[in-house]
Amino acid sequence: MMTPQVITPQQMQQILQQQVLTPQQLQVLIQQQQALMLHQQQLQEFYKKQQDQLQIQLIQQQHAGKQPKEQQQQQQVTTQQLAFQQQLLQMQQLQQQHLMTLQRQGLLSLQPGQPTLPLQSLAQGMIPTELQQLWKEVTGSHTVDDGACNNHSSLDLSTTCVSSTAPPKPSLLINPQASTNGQASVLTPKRESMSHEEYMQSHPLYGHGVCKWPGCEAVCEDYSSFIKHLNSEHALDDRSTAQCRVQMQVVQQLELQLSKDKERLQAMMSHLHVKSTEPKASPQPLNLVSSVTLSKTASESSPQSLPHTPTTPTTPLTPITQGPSVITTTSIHNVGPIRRRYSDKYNVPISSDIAQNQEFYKNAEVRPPFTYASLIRQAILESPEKQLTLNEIYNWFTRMFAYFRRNAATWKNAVRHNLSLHKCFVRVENVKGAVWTVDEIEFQKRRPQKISGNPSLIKNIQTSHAYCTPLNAALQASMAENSIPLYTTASMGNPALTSLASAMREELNGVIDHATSNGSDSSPGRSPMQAMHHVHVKEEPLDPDDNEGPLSLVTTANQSPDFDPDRDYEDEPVNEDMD
DNA sequence: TCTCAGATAAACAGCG
DNA sequence: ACGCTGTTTATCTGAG
Repeated sequence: MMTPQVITPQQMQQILQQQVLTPQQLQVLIQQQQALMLHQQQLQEFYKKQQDQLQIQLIQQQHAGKQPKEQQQQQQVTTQQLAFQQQLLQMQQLQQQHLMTLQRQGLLSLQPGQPTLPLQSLAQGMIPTELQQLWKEVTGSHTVDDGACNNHSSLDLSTTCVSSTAPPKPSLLINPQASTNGQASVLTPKRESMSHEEYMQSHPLYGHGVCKWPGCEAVCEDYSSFIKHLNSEHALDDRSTAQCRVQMQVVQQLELQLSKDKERLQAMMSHLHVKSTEPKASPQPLNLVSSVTLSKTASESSPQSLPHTPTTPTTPLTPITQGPSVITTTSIHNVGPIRRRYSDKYNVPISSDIAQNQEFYKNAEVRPPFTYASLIRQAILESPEKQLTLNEIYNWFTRMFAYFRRNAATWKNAVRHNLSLHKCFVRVENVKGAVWTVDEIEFQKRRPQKISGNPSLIKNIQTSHAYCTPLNAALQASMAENSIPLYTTASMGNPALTSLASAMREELNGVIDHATSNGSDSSPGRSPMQAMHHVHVKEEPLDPDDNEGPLSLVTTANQSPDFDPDRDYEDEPVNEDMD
């Protein structure tokens, strides 16, 4: 089976010729990618801003009362900059109005940053003049119209947009055209016309102070500086055109993957005789359409092939990469290596990620972007008593992640391996057997090695877990604030999807006999800590300086236990492939 | 290129 | 004997 990462442009061309995507599919893909990019940038910017604010505060404190002259000079410069920026803004607005007029007249139809139409021609080897023309269109029209829908391209996708998402957040729905969808009321008109703030939020290459050009994450304080940055750093040159071409290919790969996954889903549905919910009828499973590979197709050839695209729409709401950008030229080349690892090192709080994307992970057979150790820890921390038996850990995996409902022998072995290997997992014997707990200190010890690039975050993580809690909260707040219709609304808010997923689950549950479960889950009657009478400390005991022993290891419960009371998967046999 | 961490596979032992 | 649990070793891979 051909894997996306080895697809050459020629192959892609062939595939594209064979598989004609519907406008809806295209739109879904584009939305996914855009939302993903946006969200990743939001997170990155969130981190950066926190850092910047800290640094600014520090600098201000240091310079307070020390060098008032410098401050005055700085203020002068700032004032000048503001005046200049205002001029730029005015120019920008004029340009924008002009372009809007053009678009109304039908002279401009291409979506900024989402060159859907020229995709194929590009893939088929766009000649420089074509690229230039495209580039002109892109750079020209990106000041026009944009927003969550981005559906005013030549492809009429407005229905897809409207139906596929719950009412988007204002930040994502701010263009005048979108108001025709009846969403204009969400806007808070600060100016008579579309305000600059609104407009700049809608720029596909600019989000929350960060340039979203693939591979670029330059911080632009405001929109005018972003425009300057765009014109200076991303002018029409070889590099930019190459990046544009890469972006095209990225989109195409996503399209290809989507179409294939859709085919799989169709085949699965027909195979499982699921009739009621026609997948393509549901207007949006933005997350599921692309990633619900409840079948085993993707991993048949290579079990690790699934997680190969952290930048694809299969990625749930929480971004995984913190790297250069959502989509970089390198990411293209890196797509697909087997055993791809990500996650922990990307500073994504696992609890918030899982919480945010719970339904996604439950239904989509996508490998969670966290290491086994992180997942095990999360499972244990989520438990009421911060302790789980091995079997309960297994159950948590299968309950929370569709991915772990397959290849049980593999990942269970990995779980056991991790439990034994990592000192952060402490086995505690109680009357009923052994349970596993987390040595949070040990766990945090190993993280600094993995986190690079953000000292403040490292510090956050190292200092105390409690310190992480507000960070998580702030992060989640930020995520909620900038919620994108990609996953949250499409999956969680989509009853059709939920019913589809649950229907399939029930179908599976009905078929599989619970009696074949691999163990008894005794979680309801978990024995209390007092019942423990023996603590098995691993070979390297904790340093006495590290204070508390294993029994006081887990002190934080920053996440609400989201155990499913129904415990759908608790006793569900892990449908291993080999059985 | 080297090192390290993680993933995976597998062998093995203890236990019920 | 069998399966589960837990440990350990080896190998491969990706990333820094």
